[in-house]
Amino acid sequence: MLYTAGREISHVYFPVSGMISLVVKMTDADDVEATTIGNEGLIGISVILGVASTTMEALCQIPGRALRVSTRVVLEEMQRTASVSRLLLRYAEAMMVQLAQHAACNRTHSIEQRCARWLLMTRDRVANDEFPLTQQFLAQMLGVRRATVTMIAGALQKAGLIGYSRGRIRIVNARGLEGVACECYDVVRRVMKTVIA
Amino acid sequence: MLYTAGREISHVYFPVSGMISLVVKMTDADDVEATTIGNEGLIGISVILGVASTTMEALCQIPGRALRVSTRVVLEEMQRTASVSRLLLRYAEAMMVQLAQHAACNRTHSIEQRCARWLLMTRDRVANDEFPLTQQFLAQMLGVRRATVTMIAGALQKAGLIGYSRGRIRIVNARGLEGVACECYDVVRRVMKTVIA
DNA sequence: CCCGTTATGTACGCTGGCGTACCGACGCCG
DNA sequence: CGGCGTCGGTACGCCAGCGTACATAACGGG
Repeated sequence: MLYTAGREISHVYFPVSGMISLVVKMTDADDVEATTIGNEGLIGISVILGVASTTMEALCQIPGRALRVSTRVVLEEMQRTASVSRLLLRYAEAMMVQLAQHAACNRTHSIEQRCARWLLMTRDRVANDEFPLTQQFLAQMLGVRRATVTMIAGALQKAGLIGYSRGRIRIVNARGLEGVACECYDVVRRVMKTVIA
Repeated sequence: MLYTAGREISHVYFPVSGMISLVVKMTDADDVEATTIGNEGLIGISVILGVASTTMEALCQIPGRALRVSTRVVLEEMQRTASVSRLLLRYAEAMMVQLAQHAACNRTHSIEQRCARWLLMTRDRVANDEFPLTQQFLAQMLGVRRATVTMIAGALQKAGLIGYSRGRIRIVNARGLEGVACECYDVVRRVMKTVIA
């Protein structure tokens, strides 16, 4: 766990590999993943926007490495270099679009679609077709029952799109998986590209 | 309609009264409301973050007045006055939290909870216990069937929490409604207060 | 005052996903 | 090699909310 909800942020993290989730804590329900971040982004966007604490939790989901920069240094660098500041703010914008899309996605798309999307995004984040992931875990990320994940994963495997066994998953046919996933995958990817290109 | 998805943003709007929705356009489903904005906020946050166009639609839902400032002037003012810049960026942070909470809310809370929340938020936005709103309309905002809204509204009315007739709704017992609403109402309100206070 | 229009109420069958529970299979470690 | 913990598969009953359709009620213009 990198950030606990409500705590001060002392460092900003720039993931190099692995994947981190931003999680919204709920008191009246299970926690929900708001978005995931990989080597394309950073953890601690609040700092960039001038707020020193976070309301969300940041959890490392797939182990990896990250650059860890102190809040003070980040802010100083933003002051000093306009292009840095500009880029970080544009990333904040991309993040907002991503969150909004996620909200819409949660409202309208089936679990199968969202599951496929999650797998594709994670693949991009870790830049690898194979990564450690149990169904139990994926269920938590999607906010659904493990049993539901089992059924969907079984279907995807039967269709030859993915393979998995005992906590390791492998994307076999990414193209096919895109067909199953909702449009949100594409939308978010495109925004990321255009906004922080 | 203030903004169309993908278009350039020429002006930023600061609502004084009324309410505006940010809407995510979906090609494979109905559009979904990502959040609402009233006199506490502004439309065109992308501009503040240095991106000239928007991916979302901004729709005026409850008529009202707003201050309309050209993009150029906003950017110049941010350059000139650090405190303005600081405030606007903090508002962007609040917005992000709100969007994330909305995503989580869509995933976990019942329609009745979200409906109550929406009514309370709208009441705050328009600063009035009564406002124009048909069930058809509310259904679209929540992304559900009108029939479902009818049932819920009927229950809330029977419980003496709201009153309505032919397109006008009135919040009778806000406290009681808070009891029905999910925690997201409080969470978002508190964040708004602390972040942009 | 009547009629069309808009807003609300109600019904019926359906299904995606839930909660729970139990079982088999694999793999690691003693 | 045997036992236990982790992981995945399957079943059953349940219900919130959906799609659709039709019925009533208020309002507003001619």
